[in-house]
Amino acid sequence: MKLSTSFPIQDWYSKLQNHGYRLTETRRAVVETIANSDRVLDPNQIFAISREHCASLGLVTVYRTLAKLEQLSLIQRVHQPDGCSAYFPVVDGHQHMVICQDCGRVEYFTGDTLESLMKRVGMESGYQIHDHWLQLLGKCGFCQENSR
Amino acid sequence: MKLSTSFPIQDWYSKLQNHGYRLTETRRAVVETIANSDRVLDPNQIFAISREHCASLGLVTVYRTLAKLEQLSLIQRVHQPDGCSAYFPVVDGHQHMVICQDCGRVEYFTGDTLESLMKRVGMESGYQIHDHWLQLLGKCGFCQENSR
DNA sequence: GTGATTGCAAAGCGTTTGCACCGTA
DNA sequence: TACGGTGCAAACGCTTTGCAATCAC
Repeated sequence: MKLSTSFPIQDWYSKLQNHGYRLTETRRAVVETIANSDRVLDPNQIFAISREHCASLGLVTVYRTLAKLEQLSLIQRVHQPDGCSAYFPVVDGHQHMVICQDCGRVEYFTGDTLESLMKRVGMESGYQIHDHWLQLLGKCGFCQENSR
Repeated sequence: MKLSTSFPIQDWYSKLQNHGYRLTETRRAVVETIANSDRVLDPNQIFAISREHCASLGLVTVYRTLAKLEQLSLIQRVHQPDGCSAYFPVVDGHQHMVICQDCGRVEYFTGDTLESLMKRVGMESGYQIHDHWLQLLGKCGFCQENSR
């Protein structure tokens, strides 16, 4: 399984510019923080990390940048038992996630078997299925090691 | 597929009493509202509906009752794209949900194929999988009909 | 230069807490 | 009677908005 590491930041910048958004120092700091993270981050964490590279950054800018990135489908909100304000980059092909509940690390996996299941449920329930979420919660290898 | 309708309220009352909680008029109103609903409801909706049967009810009591019911695993928080503050009764056997994004109606289905998938992902990623969420989002038969 | 972007302060919103009174068991 | 439950008002934390100054293009 491929480790989720960094995403091509240049693509993020291009997409932002193609939509009329400007590349400022503060925005770069926020984008880099998220794109380079291998774990889910909430606004405050993003703020704290980004601020190390751009001292003048305000929390408000983090929120505004998150809104733009989400709108461009570069990031997605991640739902967890203790809240749903964390974010993580979107990968192509709409794969599914395993999230470490200790450190927030994320891995992706494919769920080929889901297609038939969704079709079956749609038939039996009479619902038109628009979207689906499959998410596994657990403890990653590093955190298993650390808690010994 | 079985339509999710009402849940045996007496069981809810028993469980509350067995845990040292008292049955007041306000609490009954809140419990009945949730147990009799076939769709997800947020605190304000629960408040509005329950208040019809108990005019003195305050929103604070709704929150406090929700906390107790969730702690007793009688209800669960439901996560949706536009927020995660809605609740729905828990059914035995940890089945999965299809939620109508128009009206909030819920149907349950079983996901037998998931066991092997989770085992596979656990092996390949090195994660200890503790929990999983599978949730389908769509439009129920009633809402399809109404939007014609 | 134009218009997007910024930080600050303030407003907004959903949720929780402190408290004195009330009601169940 | 004892103690859990209640509503109200206030506090709280997270998120959004108004505004004048700033900066990318």
